[in-house]
Amino acid sequence: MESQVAGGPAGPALPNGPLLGTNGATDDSKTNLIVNYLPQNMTQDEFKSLFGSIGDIESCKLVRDKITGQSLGYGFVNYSDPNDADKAINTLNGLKLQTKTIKVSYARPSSASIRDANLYVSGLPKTMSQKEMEQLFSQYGRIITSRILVDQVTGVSRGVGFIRFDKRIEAEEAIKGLNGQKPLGAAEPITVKFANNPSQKTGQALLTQLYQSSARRYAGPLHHQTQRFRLDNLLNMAYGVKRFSPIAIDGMSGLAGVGLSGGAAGAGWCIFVYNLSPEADESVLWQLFGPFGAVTNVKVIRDFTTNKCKGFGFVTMTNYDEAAMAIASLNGYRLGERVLQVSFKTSKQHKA
DNA sequence: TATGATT
Repeated sequence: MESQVAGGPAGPALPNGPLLGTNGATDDSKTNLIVNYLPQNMTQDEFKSLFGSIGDIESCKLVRDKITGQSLGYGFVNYSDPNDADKAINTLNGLKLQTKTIKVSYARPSSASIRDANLYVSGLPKTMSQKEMEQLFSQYGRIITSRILVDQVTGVSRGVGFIRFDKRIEAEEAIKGLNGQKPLGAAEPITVKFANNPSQKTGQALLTQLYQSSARRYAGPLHHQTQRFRLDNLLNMAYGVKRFSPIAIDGMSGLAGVGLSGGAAGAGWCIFVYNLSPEADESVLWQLFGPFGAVTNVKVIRDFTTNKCKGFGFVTMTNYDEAAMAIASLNGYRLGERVLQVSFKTSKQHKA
């Protein structure tokens, strides 16, 4: 695992000058750090206290998936004092936390030109090292990070890697120049394309992630029946197994009038979602529930004056079994720092 | 902190 910014071994002149320390760099360039390879389970609080132990922090942010709230494994720290930023790099870069070795380096200024500059490379010769891969790509620009994935058991290269360039245009040039080309002495051509970015995850990928997080939450023995139910169904969904959920039989009889909303336009099963953040919006509900089946309506309930979410919302799903699956899967699901409570909406009306 | 409807 690399422990500093990979500049690439002495390559040709870079098309773009260094970003830091020149052309009127602001103070930010000396106080703002990016932290990579954080353990997946590290929280914002833990992140803050680790870097706060070095010195006063102006701001810090553990970056999380917008939809699931899962940590993306990196974050930013902005110190008040440039000396503390320097100290953080010297003392925390390379620190081993659980299975990860964290990387602490100065953050490049945020700009559109550095976005989407990460490449996915496959078909690499299994013998090619990270350094050799960097040599191959460095002719197209400044490499920020690189990685070759290895088999977890044998440690042998999987022939797949990632290259992040400083600039998107550099990445584009590398695709043009290297995609479909055979590296010197290689038998097969390599494939070079833009890496998927985590925000455009498919429903299947989201489900897999939900399953993984559920499995982690219930790492212990599964005594409780609802837990077993939840995991079984997530497994079934993840692998596309046809199932006939027991709760779809048991559940129906006990649910007279609950959740099923009337009216031709609004027909469907109404689900109550509690513990949304004040910033929650409709898109979060669409994206959380969409993977489970047909969603016809979502609504975040907001305070009329502040326009902030009041902590709950509603989702209408067409099919009972999909709604039950969504509830079983998402109830208790951690969205960011919050644990959602999800159930069929109960009706308060119809008392007389 | 807990079941809408400012369409």
